[in-house]
Amino acid sequence: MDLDIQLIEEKWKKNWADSGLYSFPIKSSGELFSIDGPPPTVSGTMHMGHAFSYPHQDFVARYKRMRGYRVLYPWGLDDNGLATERYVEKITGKKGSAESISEFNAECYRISTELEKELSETARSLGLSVDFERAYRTISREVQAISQKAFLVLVRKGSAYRKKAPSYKCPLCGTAISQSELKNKTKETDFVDIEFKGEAGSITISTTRPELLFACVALAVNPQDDRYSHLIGKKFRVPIAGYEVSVIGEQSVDTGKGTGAEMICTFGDQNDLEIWKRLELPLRVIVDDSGRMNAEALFLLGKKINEAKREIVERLDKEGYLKGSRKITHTVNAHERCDTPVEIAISTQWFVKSLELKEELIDRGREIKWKPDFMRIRYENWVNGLKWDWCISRQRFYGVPFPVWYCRKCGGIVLAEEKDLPVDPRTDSPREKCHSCGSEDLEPETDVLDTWATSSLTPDILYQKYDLGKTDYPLSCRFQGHDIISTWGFTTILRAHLKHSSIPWKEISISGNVNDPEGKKLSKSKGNSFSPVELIKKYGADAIRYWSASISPWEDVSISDQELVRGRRLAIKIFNVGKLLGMLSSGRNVKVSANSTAPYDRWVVSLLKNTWQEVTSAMDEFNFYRARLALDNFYWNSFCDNYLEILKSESRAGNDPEGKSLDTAHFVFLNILRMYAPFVPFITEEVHDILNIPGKKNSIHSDRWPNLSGISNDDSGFDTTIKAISKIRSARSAMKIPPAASVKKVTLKGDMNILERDSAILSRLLKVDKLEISDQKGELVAEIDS
RNA sequence: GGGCUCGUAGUCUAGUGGUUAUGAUACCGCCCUUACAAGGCGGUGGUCACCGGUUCGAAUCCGGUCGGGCCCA
Repeated sequence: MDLDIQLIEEKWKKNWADSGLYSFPIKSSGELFSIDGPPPTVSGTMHMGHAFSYPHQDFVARYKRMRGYRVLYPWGLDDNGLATERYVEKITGKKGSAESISEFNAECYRISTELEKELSETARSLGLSVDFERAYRTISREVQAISQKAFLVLVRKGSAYRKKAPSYKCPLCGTAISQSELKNKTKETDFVDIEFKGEAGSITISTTRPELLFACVALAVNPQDDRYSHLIGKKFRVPIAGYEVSVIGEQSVDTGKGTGAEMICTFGDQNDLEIWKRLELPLRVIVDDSGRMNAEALFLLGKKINEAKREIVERLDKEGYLKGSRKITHTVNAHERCDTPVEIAISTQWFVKSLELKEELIDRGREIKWKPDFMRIRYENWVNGLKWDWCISRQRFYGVPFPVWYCRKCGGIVLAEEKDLPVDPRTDSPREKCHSCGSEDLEPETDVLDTWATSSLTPDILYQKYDLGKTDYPLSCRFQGHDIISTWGFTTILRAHLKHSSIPWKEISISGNVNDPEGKKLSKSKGNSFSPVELIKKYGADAIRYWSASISPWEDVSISDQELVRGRRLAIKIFNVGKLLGMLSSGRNVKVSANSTAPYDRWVVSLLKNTWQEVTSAMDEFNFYRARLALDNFYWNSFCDNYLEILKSESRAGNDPEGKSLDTAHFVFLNILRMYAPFVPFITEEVHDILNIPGKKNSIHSDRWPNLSGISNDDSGFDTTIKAISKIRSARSAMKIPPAASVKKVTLKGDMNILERDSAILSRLLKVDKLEISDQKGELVAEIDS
């Protein structure tokens, strides 16, 4: 019979959906285990990162369910924010900034709804036991209300504030962004030397940002640098512009870079900003919000940054200020979503206080159990390295609006009322007048919230959606990748601290990245990306899941055929054992019982118990690979290759007249199926379904995890017999004797009591006409006379 | 430059002080044996990155070097 894995998986996928097998049992009793997993960002289809890490959560969900917990394993979709917007812009060719906001947002909603169907379908195909019935969308009115309410709480507490202050800007996306959305980018740039003249002669500085010349507010040298230290405090004229700036001494200036002198501009980079703040230098704004030069930039007016750079260098050269130029490669901060180098600029934005909370946030981090613990260090490094309060306003369109208006008369802030949430000030009128001056002339906030400002509330979303009680918070466990410790992990801890004075979850389990077979990061542009849907078709979802358990969960994994091949073979092997037991037991009444006293039965049952102990402890630690290894080892090597071979040979010889060994085989196999069920839910369900045993449940996934504490560890010394089997097989193979052929005589030297007892079993299994056994301590020896 | 992390057969991987270093995959030999050839049985293959130290004993602990990865400057 051919095994059509795809057909089997489709069947059970549909069956589970129809029966609502995994819907959260709201009303049932039992201890809650709640999972806060990542809603996929709606900006494409599922990628290998999902296919690797979602099964980890599912292993835990299924395991905990079998251990009797009420498992809250939600499904959500993160469909508001920049990622979705940019995806829509890309596929429609429309620009959010050029469209009417309501039409553009409607388009985003329509397209994300379509994408979500596919994402959820892939999740079902992967066999994720999430609760699809109560799936949440971060753009839904319900979640918007939660997000807006949480924002209002922050404002009332004074934890969120609106201020004209520097922030990072993405010139391409046209919006402010936060520190956590930056990534490094290596870039080749001209490193140019510009001469400044003044009272003390001249000084030549080096810069990668000549276009910011008219934003120069100081020159900086290292106070230890003998070439320049005497110039500290002296004034120099900015070329072309002519206004004067002073030289300051700064330890951070690298004497070996360029000429060893720098200019400080508002703002070239983070360092400029820090010096500007510390020394309270003047502010010179020359770039406007759209990334073009303003009138302060004189003849550069209206130019984009790159044009301005070219023109100013030409002009400096013409006028004799340019003293040198060379190409260098350096790192710049770029926007993670679009790879565009960011600018720092002053504008009015909403911020959430976090700098003053560093110590408290680190303490909160230490209240949470991290798996593995060293990931906590990354979190702490991030918190310690924070330089900015969290900027949460985005000058974009498709997101959760700020529930806020501003008074045109006095500048007062009018907050929406909680009962009206969600509101969209861009279309809804405020119910109230200005609290300070009573004016009705109110201006809506047109910005939307940073998408992390909503996704950092997933514990609150779940709390409300599932109507949880006081004791259910903090949640049990967060699952996420290490790449978003500084975004999702950090912001969720921050929000829980501010809103609940608590940690959001008791544990956090961190998963690794998926790399290509060469260990390189997967990316579509490199052409090394794999599609989970394609792999599911080729190998089956069980095989994908099995692959995701082929490594410690927090390690990065390389995608390779090897483990997928193995997973597929496991599914086939499980199916075939089901088939074999069906054949052996046809016409008999099977009991699931371990009462047989035959030595090989005692042996297999004792190994089952050892395996159960190992697998259970590994599952408790979320060490799926260790669990899988123990299961595979027992199932493949002991149960299939030895035990079942003996069972067949004894059973066909009529040595199991009451079927007690057959009962034992069913007992062991059923428990193996239960332990494999979290890993390979499809094939275990299929085999459980066709298994001919009394009193089974409708689904193996409704079964309880095995409890074998009452089983004896005594293996009846049969391990010695197993060694003898192995030795005789080796000897046969060395002499190239076909499996079907009998051998005349085998001499065994070893533990005589055991070997004599089991000699009939050995003879039958290995087709030995005459077995001669003698007693010998130490290593067992087998010799063949043919 | 700083932090974290990894380096084990061709490839992937287990192993945080104690026999001959785990398993998979690939490869080689034998076998279509009535569960499974998408299989079975047997086998080849590793100075555990390098150097030094601690120890009776190190893949494992410590220090350094080299090389990947991630995060942050």
